[in-house]
Amino acid sequence: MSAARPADHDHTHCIADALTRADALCAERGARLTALRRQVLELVWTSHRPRGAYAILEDLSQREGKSTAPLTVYRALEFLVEQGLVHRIESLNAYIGCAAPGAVHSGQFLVCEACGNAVEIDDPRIRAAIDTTAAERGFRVNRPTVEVRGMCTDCQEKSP
Amino acid sequence: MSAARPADHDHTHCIADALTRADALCAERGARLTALRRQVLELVWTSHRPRGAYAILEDLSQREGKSTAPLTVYRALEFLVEQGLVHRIESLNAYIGCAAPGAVHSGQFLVCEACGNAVEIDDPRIRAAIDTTAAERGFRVNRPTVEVRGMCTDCQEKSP
DNA sequence: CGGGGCGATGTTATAGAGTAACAGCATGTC
DNA sequence: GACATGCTGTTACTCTATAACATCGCCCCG
Repeated sequence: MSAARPADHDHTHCIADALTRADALCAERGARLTALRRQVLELVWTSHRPRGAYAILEDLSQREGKSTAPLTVYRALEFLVEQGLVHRIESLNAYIGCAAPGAVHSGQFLVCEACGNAVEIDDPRIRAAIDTTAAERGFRVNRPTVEVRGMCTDCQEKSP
Repeated sequence: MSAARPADHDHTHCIADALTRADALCAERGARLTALRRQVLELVWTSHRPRGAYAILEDLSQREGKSTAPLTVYRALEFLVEQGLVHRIESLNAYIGCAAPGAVHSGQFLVCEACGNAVEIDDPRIRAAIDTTAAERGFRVNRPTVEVRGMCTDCQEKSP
């Protein structure tokens, strides 16, 4: 997967793809992907590393040539998360573009502590195990969060 | 489990147990559970709801009769987390007492969005599923975090 | 075409979460 | 008793996030 090999891929494709899919999805749903929201989405996609809201805020301010308020970014992020275009990485207080918007989101991530990249996965076995144990305890699952900290393949090769 | 039935149990037992186990574990390890750290642990155990560092800070200041600095609490929490006596709930930026200190910690929680209680679980199937999918992708697992938002049994009964 | 309503954005202020750098104290060890 | 180490205190600061309220713009309906 390209996201796991940041050095090997043309990231402009990732960004363009994400924007195209977002346009299509929002049009389909009648959701308003405004210029501001679209720009924030683009800035979230700057890399495959989760980005903090204030990093996005800085970029946005620079682009606009005027200082923007945090709320502006947070509201855009809220919209994007609701639409499933962006995920929040809880353990980092940061945001990352969704790899497969429109599909079911289980919210599972492999977060490399060395390079900072986060790869979204959707492993049905993890989800099944969560559902099973929750059912056994009478707990109704709403939003399962799985964030696995560790080291990705590339970084393991680099550091023995 | 008592944690899932907060109304039914004498919580002073939970607190006393937690402190006793902490004393024993730290003595065994040669770790210094100072008066301050012990007090912070007690305040984390105020309930079965994850507590924010600043809530603990307020309580501590009140007890001491003087205002305490955030760092004081954070340092104590850091120690307690290292010793496995307290867990951090990433999705809430909050801390909760460990239900089974001394045992292996996989860091799995069922968090009720209605009452705020968080129950720690340690389901080997979830852990196995995570290990399997990580291995398949060549990802080395360091710290898996599983936080399932949803509704506990009690709250489901109360709200139809 | 005009008004009404609603959702999006702007503004200001504030709360909550966490860390850096440095000073001082206590506790055990030799 | 002197030292070393680790715990605690102090001050200041950064980052993350939200509240409350004003305004703008667009679409719909009459």
